[in-house]
Amino acid sequence: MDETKNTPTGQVPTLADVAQAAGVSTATVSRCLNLPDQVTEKTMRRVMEAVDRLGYSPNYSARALAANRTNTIGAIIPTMENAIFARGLQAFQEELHQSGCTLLVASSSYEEDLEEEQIKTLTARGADALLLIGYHRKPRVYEFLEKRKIPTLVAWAFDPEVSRLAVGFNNRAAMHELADIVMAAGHKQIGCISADTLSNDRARERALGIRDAMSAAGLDPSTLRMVETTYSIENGETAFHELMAHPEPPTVVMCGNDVLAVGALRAAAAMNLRVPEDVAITGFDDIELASVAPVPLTTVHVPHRRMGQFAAQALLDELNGKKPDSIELPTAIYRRSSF
Amino acid sequence: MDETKNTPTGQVPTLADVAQAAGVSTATVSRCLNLPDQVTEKTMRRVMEAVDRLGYSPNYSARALAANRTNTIGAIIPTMENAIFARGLQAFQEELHQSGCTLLVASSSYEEDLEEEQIKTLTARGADALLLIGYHRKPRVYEFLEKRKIPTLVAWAFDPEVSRLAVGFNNRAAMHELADIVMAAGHKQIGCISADTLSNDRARERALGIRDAMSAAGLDPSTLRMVETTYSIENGETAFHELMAHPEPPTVVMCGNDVLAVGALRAAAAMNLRVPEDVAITGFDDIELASVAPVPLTTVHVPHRRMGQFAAQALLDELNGKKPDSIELPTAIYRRSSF
DNA sequence: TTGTACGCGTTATCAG
DNA sequence: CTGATAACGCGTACAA
Repeated sequence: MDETKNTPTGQVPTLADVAQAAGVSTATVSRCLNLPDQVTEKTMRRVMEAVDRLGYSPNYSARALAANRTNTIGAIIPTMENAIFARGLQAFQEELHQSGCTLLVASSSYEEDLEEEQIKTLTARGADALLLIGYHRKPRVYEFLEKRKIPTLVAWAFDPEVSRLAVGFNNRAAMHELADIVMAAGHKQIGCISADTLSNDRARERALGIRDAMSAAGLDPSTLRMVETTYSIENGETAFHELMAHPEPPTVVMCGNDVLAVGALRAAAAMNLRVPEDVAITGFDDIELASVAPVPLTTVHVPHRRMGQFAAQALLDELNGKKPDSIELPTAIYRRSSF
Repeated sequence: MDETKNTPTGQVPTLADVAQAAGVSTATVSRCLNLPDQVTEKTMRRVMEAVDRLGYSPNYSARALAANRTNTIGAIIPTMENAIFARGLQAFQEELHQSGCTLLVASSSYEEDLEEEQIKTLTARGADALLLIGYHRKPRVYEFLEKRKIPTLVAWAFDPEVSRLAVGFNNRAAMHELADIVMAAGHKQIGCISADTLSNDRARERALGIRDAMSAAGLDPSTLRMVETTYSIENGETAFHELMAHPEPPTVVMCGNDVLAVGALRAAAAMNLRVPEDVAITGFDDIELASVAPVPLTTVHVPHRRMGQFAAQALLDELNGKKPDSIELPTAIYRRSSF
């Protein structure tokens, strides 16, 4: 007989086991764990001793059911394979962990319908709050979230016109700023390789930023030559070839993200084009790839980690009734060699 | 009065609400959702109609409590900022999603104690199974997992000597193979930049692989000059400088991963050393960085995505009582320019 | 095939 | 400060 453990079976100990072992009620044990200062120091000691001895740890499903709170926060991102999301999510998770919250992750693969499904799944799983990327989604999705009263935060984008809680940056303004510099250097034929602008509002805003700058500089924005493609180095290469096949090829190719830009870089090398002498190339995001690339990329630096941290804080505040404000994070142009 | 919805309040509808709306018992509704073929097609229709009408979705906490299964699988990785884990985890999540499982993510920051804490957290949260990276952890952790009967899988490593369920590759053998080729090219002074070998068994095995090869080639493994440092390009640079400061510097620097190797590459460039003429450099993992680097890296390719997929399958099988086998994935040497 | 009723492990209310 | 005890929403024997 093992006298050191009085859980009858080899089962996982429950609150009741601890209560019995400590000679108190389950209510008291629960209080020791959740409201430590409503309990005598003496009973606290007795209870904690029993907790340790039995190796008790609370069943979160039961707790969630009773308290109607899971201490779990969901994040739905396009894909973790994109370093910007991996990095931000890592910071997000670390921050949550400090507050005893756990992260539930789902990915949308940049597909609107899949995102909607994942939102339903994560809320059904009891996520107390949700981190979503960008603003773009069907109204019915927002309605669902509101009806369910799930605190939701939009990250990786910040639109001053929208009142929704967000922690991000102004994609349009950032790209506008970069385009200003590009045009100040005399470029007039501008090409753009972008992610899909239909369902990806960050991509859309970035492209608009270029057009804004063109207009401001007295150029016709409709002369912007755009190729849309999905996220990969190879697709960046293909798009670059397409752009340069034009009789009057662009003198600068502004890419919607660093990965596409690296593809462009590679294609340029294959075509024996010097960068930036023959054609300039710019990126966006400033992931590691940007600085390591054969021709270090001029790009827009985005503070992904801080974004993740702030997003976690905001959501946590919201859950504690603190009414957080949206946060616009600054971006910065990192001028390297590709332009 | 809203006749289309008979949930009394604006609350989230429950099984009971659906049952009432469909004029059946809660048991029947539950069956419709979980055991569809134990129910008449007619009642099924009635019930599903009510489900749709009320917008019902099950409360997973309650379900978990009652069924003692959460359909949630936990993964604890060092960090998502490391592309190898981000990629594998993405594939892992996609695979889980296909089977209706959700992913709970926690990170250990390469810290053994933090990993232990996260294991406790995720099991308390009711993870049905766990994905862990590498074999190295305290015996008490494995004991805990066994006592709790949590199916656990080790990934990113495969040791034929250990019977534990694993989906990974033989780090030691892979590095051995690369070292063989390096030495066949005549290198005798070998340097190594490695991650911490104390608590990181993948790093340890890779270093051992080099030593194995040295012994096999008649070289004294104790002449291997090792520098251990943590994961970052900057640390790779520092370590490279350290290695090359030696009076008889190595002619080849074998790095434990691509990120450190890129750091070495950068340091070499800063020292005006040509790669591979003056000093050869190798990596491990074959992340994007490896092929994009100024001097494309010779490295060991690892099928990270497939590893994630297979890991998910194995864990899912285990949960369904299918007794999966461990899987050793092949790696391949990708010979590029850095050696 | 369907319904009844109990139990899952906690939290929280209300007396004591 | 502490102890009963009723929810919480669902799964599942067992009975019909």
